[in-house]
Amino acid sequence: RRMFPTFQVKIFGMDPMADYMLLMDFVPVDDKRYRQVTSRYAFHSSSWLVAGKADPATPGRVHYHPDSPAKGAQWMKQIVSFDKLKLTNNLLDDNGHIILNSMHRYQPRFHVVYVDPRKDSEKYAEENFKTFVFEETRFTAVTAYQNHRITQLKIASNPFAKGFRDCDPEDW
Amino acid sequence: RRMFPTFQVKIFGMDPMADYMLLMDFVPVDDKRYRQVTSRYAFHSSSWLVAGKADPATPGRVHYHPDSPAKGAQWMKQIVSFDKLKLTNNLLDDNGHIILNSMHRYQPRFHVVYVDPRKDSEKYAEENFKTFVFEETRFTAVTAYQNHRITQLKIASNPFAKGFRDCDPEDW
DNA sequence: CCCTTTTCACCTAGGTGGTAAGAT
DNA sequence: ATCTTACCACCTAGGTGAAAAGGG
Repeated sequence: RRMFPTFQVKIFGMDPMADYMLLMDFVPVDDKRYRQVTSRYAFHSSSWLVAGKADPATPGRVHYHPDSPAKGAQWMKQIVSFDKLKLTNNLLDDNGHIILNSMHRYQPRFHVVYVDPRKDSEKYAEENFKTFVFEETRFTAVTAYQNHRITQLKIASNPFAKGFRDCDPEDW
Repeated sequence: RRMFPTFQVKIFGMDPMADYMLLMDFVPVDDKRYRQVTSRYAFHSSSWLVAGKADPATPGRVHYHPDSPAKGAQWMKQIVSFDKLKLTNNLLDDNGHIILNSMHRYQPRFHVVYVDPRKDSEKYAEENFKTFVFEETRFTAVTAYQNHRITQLKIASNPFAKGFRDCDPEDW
């Protein structure tokens, strides 16, 4: 399914006339698997326990922003939203979705690749990309929401979940 | 609304590595306005009468195939379908749709533009495009279908009209 | 009378969390 | 007990012709 909340960036400092590819990938934060703390009274509490060593990682896939390649001017003119990016726990996925292990922690990474027009551009591959990491975007992958406030946030903010709203999101 | 049937082309002979823009426009076939022949018994017959001189033509708009620009290899690898192209009779349209006069005859035209990488490419504009006209694609623009067989063809072949089918299109 | 516009039920296509059943 | 899967009603978004209403 789509990642929620959506990863969005505002970009500055590109060459407006040059082509760039924008992409994301996900790297494990640690080598652990997590589980929920259970309380007799709360459906799901807000804390996580380490539940052992991480499952084997899959070869990391990459998600290209579907507008890639595009000119710097195009990328900078508005916020770039990775709302088409989809996550799955299916190791055999053949839709090109990002494969993650459920109950593991991940760090999203954002990469900008300059499309070098030179014939021998492969030689300059190392200097033609830049990676950005925002630690505040770390998350635990799950198959079902473990936190009612995330569920409510999504119901309030995602138009596809309107069916579950019980008040106007403006009042929320 | 979308043009039906959709204009589709199979392309050969491009430079696989070069960029091309693909586009369509529509030119009047003649300077006439048409009307339906009415019979007491047939809802709409299959012939047209000249009903006078054409209405003033609008400045002709152009529809770029939304995948433009793309490499020759991409365009040649499968049939190119202009299924997003929309027609309107609204002279004030601001959705960029193709504006046509209803009850007038049109000739669709297909244009291939080579994206010249040279700095002074404007100088070569005349030699960098080629126009293709298929006379069998001429049609009369209408606001409502005038021919039951066209209606039935569309109901049978367009998935959005499934609600009007009364038998399996395989049996048709 | 003939054509155009508006509205509508009915589709396609696909993104939601809930829920019940399944798995470990 | 905890997590996963499959299915579902309910949405968004938008493409159909039919039919009723409108216009000259």
